[in-house]
Amino acid sequence: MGPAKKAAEIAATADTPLPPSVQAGPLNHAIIRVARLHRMLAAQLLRRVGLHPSQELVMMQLWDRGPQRQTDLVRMLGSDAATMTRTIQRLEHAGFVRRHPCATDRRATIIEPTPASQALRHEVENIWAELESSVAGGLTPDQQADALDVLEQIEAGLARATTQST
Amino acid sequence: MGPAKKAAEIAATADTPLPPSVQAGPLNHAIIRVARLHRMLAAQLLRRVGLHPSQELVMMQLWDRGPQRQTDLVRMLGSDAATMTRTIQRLEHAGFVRRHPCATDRRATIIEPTPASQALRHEVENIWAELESSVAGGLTPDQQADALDVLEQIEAGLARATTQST
DNA sequence: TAACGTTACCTGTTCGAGCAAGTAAGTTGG
DNA sequence: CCAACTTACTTGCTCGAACAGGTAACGTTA
Repeated sequence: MGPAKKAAEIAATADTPLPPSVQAGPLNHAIIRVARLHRMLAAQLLRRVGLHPSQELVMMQLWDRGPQRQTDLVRMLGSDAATMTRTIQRLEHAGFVRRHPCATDRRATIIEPTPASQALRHEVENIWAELESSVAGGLTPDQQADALDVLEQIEAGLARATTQST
Repeated sequence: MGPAKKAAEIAATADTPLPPSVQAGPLNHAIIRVARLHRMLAAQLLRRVGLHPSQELVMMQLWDRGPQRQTDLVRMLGSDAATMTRTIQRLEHAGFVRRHPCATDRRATIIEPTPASQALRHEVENIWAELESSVAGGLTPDQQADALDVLEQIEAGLARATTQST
């Protein structure tokens, strides 16, 4: 009952008297707390199937789109090439993924979900659905649409800022 | 121009045809993307003052509330004791923090912001404000209030789920 | 006082994430 | 054809995050 207790504490700290810096960036803090809780819950659920957060994104990508080059995975998931290398190595070692050289481009490696990984697929989809309902659970469909809209606008603002400060 | 290019790619992938699994959890994906962009932008801004993401939270806590025991920092930031130990070690090594034993409880360590760290304070506050405006920039005050409300409801849902599955 | 459980902190280890630097294989221009 | 990019991937490093395990200092109770 480690994580559960911790989450309760996080929630509890939300209504302590707000000091200046905390008060200054309410959306920043909200984003950070949501991100942490979301990741924590995902980790908790994924551990039951032997995956670490982010590995499930790679697997879902492979299940959805089939065998791909490593670069494609990096581009689709917006992640780092170095990180992807090691994540793939671990997934390969765990038996969920297989690698073979690309025939037409000898620099590239094709990543392929193993038949064994198909057993995970439904479990991961269930976990994903459980996560989604934890997020959206207390919201009406209208509110869910609002939430998605809000998140997309925030994303757009962040993407703009990241692009500008080049 | 590494991070900037990457962010643009992430934004670009948002409107590719949606495969089943991705389509299944729209809020999950939105949260993950927002969290990543937010963290990435924070890291980018914080690097200019020599801090890593999360270290600024510790420093702000210290600036706001003054010297505290390590446990207090852990509790307030909802983080892990082990993580806090090493973060403090790095902040100490960087000269932003000082540690001395607690007089009344010899197990505890009091963490104190150094005078040198005060030079950082305004810069960190500026960074925090810049982050907040990147998040809220394109939103009207009404929309910002909506966004905060949405995030808090999502947080509540996640906290509930994390607590339940003990 | 002595035993027991709790608290505060530290260390080891495994992850993802990101930067830097390096290699090998493609591609392009002279 | 060959030199100069560019791309695909790998490795080394430093971070935060989380779990497990360990030690020393409390607190309580028998």
